[in-house]
Amino acid sequence: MEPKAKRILIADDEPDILEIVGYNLSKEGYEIYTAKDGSEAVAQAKLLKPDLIILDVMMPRKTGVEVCQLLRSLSDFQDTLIIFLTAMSDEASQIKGLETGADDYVNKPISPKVLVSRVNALFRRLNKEDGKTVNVGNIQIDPVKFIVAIDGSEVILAKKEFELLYLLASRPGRVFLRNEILSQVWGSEVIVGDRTIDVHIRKIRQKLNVDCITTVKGVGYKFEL
Amino acid sequence: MEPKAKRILIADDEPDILEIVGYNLSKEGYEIYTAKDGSEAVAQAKLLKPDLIILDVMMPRKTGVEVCQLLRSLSDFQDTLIIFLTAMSDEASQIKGLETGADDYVNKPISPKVLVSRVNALFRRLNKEDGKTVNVGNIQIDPVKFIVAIDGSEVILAKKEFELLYLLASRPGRVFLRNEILSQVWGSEVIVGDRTIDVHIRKIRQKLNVDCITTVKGVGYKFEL
DNA sequence: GTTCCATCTTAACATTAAGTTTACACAAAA
DNA sequence: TTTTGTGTAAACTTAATGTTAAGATGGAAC
Repeated sequence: MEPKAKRILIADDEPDILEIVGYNLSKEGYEIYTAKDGSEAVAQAKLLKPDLIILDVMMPRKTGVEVCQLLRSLSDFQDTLIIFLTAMSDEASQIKGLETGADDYVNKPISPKVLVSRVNALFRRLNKEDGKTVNVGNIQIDPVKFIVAIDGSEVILAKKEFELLYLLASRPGRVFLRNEILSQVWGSEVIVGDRTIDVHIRKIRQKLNVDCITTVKGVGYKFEL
Repeated sequence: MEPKAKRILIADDEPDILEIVGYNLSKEGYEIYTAKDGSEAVAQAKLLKPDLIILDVMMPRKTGVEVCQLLRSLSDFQDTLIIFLTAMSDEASQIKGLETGADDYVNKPISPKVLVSRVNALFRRLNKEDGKTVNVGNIQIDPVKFIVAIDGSEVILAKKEFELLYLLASRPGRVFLRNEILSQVWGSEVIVGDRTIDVHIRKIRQKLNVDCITTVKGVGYKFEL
């Protein structure tokens, strides 16, 4: 029934926190690993490939944010869940955390109950195969928040534009035929004219203002930085 | 993996039903207990304090309705979830069931899939009520006191308005699809018209008088300052 | 029971944004 | 040069949401 115990890596410089959080999560059946600073967290993460990483924002030798950015730039950690522990309860830092590619954040002081339920919720969401955030270079595409961010600054795309970009960006470098795009984004029954795709591509290019969609004449389009 | 396995008591006089329902729910990670008539159900309930009780309406030695009424009169069972299984699909009996204090009902013949999803939905709804105050920017939402405050000054919202706002604000930035909103706020069984959500959104915007709910056309709404 | 009141829902219509098509420009290949 | 495929702006169409007001419902006060 239990697929296999999920691995959780917890990084915090306060031993008390490691212990209490670790205890509560292992009680839930998770496999717990710990790290006491940012560098150790990165090393452990690479070694263990955990399913979820809980990062304190304020840590010696790399902050949680730095760890997160570093890991997210590696292909192995695109899908790894990341939760920030933060003492800063103000919105600015919360948003910054999530923009960095975290999946959730929990404010200190920590209630073990809250943290556990957030962790469970994240795994539940994952199982539902919710759309995953796509991270390519300095572009981040978050289907949960319906946001595209370039270097942290948001760009607002309409639904079709977003879906189209998400499709292309989900497999960078791969060329998508016009047919494929149509059936994926518009649905196989819908019939639209030839220029419709072009127009949407143009709008994305315009809004992103970054040269990331390449035309492959006679074939289709691909996402590429 | 779940906080702790939820206990479910199933009461039905048909062994087949007990078995198939029990099997499907235990597969979901619930702890299953069974009773084969009304009196046994009451006894088991008092003993086990289950989180959810599934009651067949037609049972020997106390009908499901009687069991429900009896338990609801005890302080220990105010918060226990109760689902009726009923062969009577007519509206009258359904309404009567809910008035008695049941949280949901499922018509026979039972589709295990439907039942499981109803059960999950109920627990989800319950978890939502683990009521933690949401604090975003200058807005404070307290689900226990049922109060919304902006910069300390209270705003009075009606129930649905409150639940809707609470849902959105509990995950700032995340887009909630209309479907999600419906099933979380209205419940998965209820069917309401298309404009209902909009109207409630409008009222919230009006009352809060703060631009914090963003429309994502074709997708849903999100809370954002 | 009747009245009153707030909430919730619906219906009808207005408004806006999104999506599509048109028409033509342009560029590269044949 | 002609052909083919794509880029682009603007006009147009459609779909989604906003808005208002009018029932429906149910509980509380009288």
